[in-house]
Amino acid sequence: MFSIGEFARLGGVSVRTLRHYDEIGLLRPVRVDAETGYRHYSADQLGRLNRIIAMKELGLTLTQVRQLLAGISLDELQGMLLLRRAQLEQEIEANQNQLLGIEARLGYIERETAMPADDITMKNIQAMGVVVIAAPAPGWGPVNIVPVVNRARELFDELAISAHARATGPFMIFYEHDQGNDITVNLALPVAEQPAKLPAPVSYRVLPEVEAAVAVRTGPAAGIFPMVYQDLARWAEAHGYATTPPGREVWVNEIDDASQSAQQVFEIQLPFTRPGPT
Amino acid sequence: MFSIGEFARLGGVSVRTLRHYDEIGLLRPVRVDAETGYRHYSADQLGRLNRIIAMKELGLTLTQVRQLLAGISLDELQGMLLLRRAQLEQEIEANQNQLLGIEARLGYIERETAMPADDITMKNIQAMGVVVIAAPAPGWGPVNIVPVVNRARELFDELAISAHARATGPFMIFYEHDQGNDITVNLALPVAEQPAKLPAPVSYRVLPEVEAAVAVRTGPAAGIFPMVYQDLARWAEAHGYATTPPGREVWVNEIDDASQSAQQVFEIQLPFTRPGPT
DNA sequence: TTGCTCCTCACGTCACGTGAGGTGGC
DNA sequence: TTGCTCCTCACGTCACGTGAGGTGGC
Repeated sequence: MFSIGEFARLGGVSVRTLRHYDEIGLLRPVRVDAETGYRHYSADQLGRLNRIIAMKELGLTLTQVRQLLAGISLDELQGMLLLRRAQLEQEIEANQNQLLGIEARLGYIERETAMPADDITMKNIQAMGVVVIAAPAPGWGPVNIVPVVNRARELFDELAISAHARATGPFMIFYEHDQGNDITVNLALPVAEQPAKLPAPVSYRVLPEVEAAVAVRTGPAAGIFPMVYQDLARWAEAHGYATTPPGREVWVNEIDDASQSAQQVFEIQLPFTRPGPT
Repeated sequence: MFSIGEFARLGGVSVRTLRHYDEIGLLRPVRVDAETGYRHYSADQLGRLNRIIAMKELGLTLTQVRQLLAGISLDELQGMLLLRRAQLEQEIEANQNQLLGIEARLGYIERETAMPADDITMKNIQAMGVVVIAAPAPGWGPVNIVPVVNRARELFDELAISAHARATGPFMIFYEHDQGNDITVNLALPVAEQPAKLPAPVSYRVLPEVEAAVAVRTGPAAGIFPMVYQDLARWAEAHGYATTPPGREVWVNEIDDASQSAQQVFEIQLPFTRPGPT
């Protein structure tokens, strides 16, 4: 018979731990003095304590350990272990992803480079229906894109599209460029469902669900693009993802006129794919 | 200006999360209606929210994120990231160790083998001073060892060693075998400090700190040894450790006579070393 | 009498999830 | 009037660590 202190030393655990195991019924002392409440453990119980510790070292919860010690079938045990293995594999992967992010940032500091990645996030973007006005642009860069977008916005208002369909999110832009140098700028408004009829040249499309690297930047377009795409691409590269342009640009807020463009907030999304398990 | 629900959707977080960030002062709404308590967020704040999320994805705590956003020096930032990297590396290693344990046990189930490892634990055993009686044994196995140990126990009692030194733990045995077939059995009693004088053939020694695989088994010695050493060795092997015999055997409890040997509890310790980082 | 060990509450941990119970605008 | 969104408590999570405040045997 050992006192709780002796037994704790033998088992290499804290006294508090033994009290906890008593409390939850995982390891009850063989005897508790009715008068003083002192707990007494037998040498024999050290085996059970050791088993508890061994199972905890596998990362099982105390609830699982209790089930195990209660005498479980081999199938149930296997199921429990398989579950834990799956959890562990996920945790390891998540940790390694975090490590990649940390390493990338440490790298920027060592190279004394400005850190472009401090506001870049991974996001799942749900599939969504949008109403779209497409327009050709003469080239990349804000100089070429902004006027086209502005004209599309005016057209949207003139046609009173908002009356035809309930918007479920803010305006966004996405691009398409086929073979050749043609660039198509698409001004899109997410809607709950396909509108019954739409005036030309407005059309309805469904954008697929994507996983994307996301940054939120504030300011006039010329100060943001195309830098932000480089930042997003580098972030994805550091995490081992392959980007799949074109990106999407969401106007988070509506500003009244161009003079306030310094307050314009963009969310820029660059889709990527994860490397296959091959 | 967005309501909390809209802002949560934009940021891809829960409403509760935003309330939490408000509560801890990490992200305060730009405006709170004095009458209704409604929170209002600006588009501009989406940048800060994104930064918070990006830092959380690195596994930083909200306290660390707050410090970061409060504008920290580059050195402090680097320190924070280095700390987190060290943590992550440890976590990954711990998880991979757990995974090894899980895999080993799944292997036993698949091969339909009895599981020898369900009570084996890793332990750091502190260095300790012991008083020792050494005696030669004719060979391995309980048949050879037990009588030698019994005689040593009697000698201990006859010499009244316990009067010379305060014991700090139960009796234990450890072995030595030099070149040749000579086996030395050492019966040892841990003591707080080196006794002033000891009657021959008792000597004082200091056992080094070791890391060991540990099992607790109950029953007569013949039913436990040498099986337990095989189990311990297999456990160490599965975890990638190299064992460094000889082991130590601790008599956890004192039994009165041989007839109760079925209640004898042994803790068997097999030291090992971890593979170097080479 | 001073230490040492034991006891029972009970709060704190970390970042929210999840009701309970109630209010205000379409 | 019914939904929907918003609000404020406040408990629960997991396995203990850490006091606070008190008792009993050497």
